[in-house]
Amino acid sequence: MRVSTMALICRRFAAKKRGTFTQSLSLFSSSFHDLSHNNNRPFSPTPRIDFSCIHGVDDAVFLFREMLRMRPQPCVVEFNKLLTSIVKMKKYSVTLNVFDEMRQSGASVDEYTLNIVINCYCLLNRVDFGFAILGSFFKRGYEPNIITFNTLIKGLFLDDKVIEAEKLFIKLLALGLCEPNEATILTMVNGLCKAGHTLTAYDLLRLLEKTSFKPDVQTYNTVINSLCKDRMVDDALQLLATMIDKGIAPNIVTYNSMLQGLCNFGRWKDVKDLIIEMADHKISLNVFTFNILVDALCKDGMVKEAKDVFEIMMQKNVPPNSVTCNAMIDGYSLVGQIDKARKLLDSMSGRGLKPSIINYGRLINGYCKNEKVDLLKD
DNA sequence: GTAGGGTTAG
Repeated sequence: MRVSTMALICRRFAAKKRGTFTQSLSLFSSSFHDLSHNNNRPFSPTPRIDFSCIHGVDDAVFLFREMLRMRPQPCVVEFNKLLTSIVKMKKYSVTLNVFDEMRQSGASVDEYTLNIVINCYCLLNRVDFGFAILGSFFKRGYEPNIITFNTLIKGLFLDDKVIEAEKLFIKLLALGLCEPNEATILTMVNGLCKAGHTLTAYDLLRLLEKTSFKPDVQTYNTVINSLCKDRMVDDALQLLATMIDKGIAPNIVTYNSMLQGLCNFGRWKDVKDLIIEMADHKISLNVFTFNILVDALCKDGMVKEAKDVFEIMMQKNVPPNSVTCNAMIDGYSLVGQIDKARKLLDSMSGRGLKPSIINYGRLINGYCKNEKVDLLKD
């Protein structure tokens, strides 16, 4: 029902898209005009800030206070860079505090700043405050852009407000507030998948394929992965064929998701075919691919075959990692070859791998399963 | 490089 609403609007919107594009071009040219105008202002140097000294959040806050004291004050771009550096450290509350201080001290704020702030609220699961900031866009005479809306859509999904996210997306399309881009589509599709609405995401993707919006490889990957996780492996295979048909090249992530799905159902013939297809597309297997194979073989009790894959990894110069070792340890334990599991764990240091608590845990688990707990005393 | 999107293995 919801998707059919989207269908209607997508078609209508796709038909109008050319006009919108021209409009946005004219918007661009006006901002170029503004830029050149700014360049003609009397020369007044604003300090350039060196952000390379920031190694932690305290450095960032210290630098911020310095920036507030500077005369003339650094321009808003520098403040935005500073805020971004705090966001990158995932210190969203600190970013908001700094923003608050900026406002109180009258430092200048622009659309970029407001988008950064909305993003922080969204990441703190306070999309409601994000919408409040949207209000201050208008108050300050700024226009929210597609980044603003993408951020808010993501925020709604993070806050489990799936219906609201869909409504906002539909509003974007219907009212032509902003032209959705690939990020919008991925945000929608990813949000729907994460919320457990894989089929809605799938329908939306198939719908967008028919319009002038072109979902990218990441969007296909998200849906293929989600279909596999939801046991709809054949639909995922079909979608893989579709994307190739549409000229979107699958990448290693696409194939790894697909292989995981097939392995979960022991579809070894399909696994083999897919690996051949990967070779045809000149996509080499990476450590994820091999780990999926090793793990699946071990879980199916085919430890000998798993060990063969383990050897192939070394030949192919894709060294096994800690995850590979865990899979093998579990595999050996499953078939009662706990000594081989122990030997593998002992060999890890020689392979440049530091056995972790997880590796030991797996081995201990193996000993328990094999009722050899007394051997742990060694 | 001033702001937004993602994915795969234990």
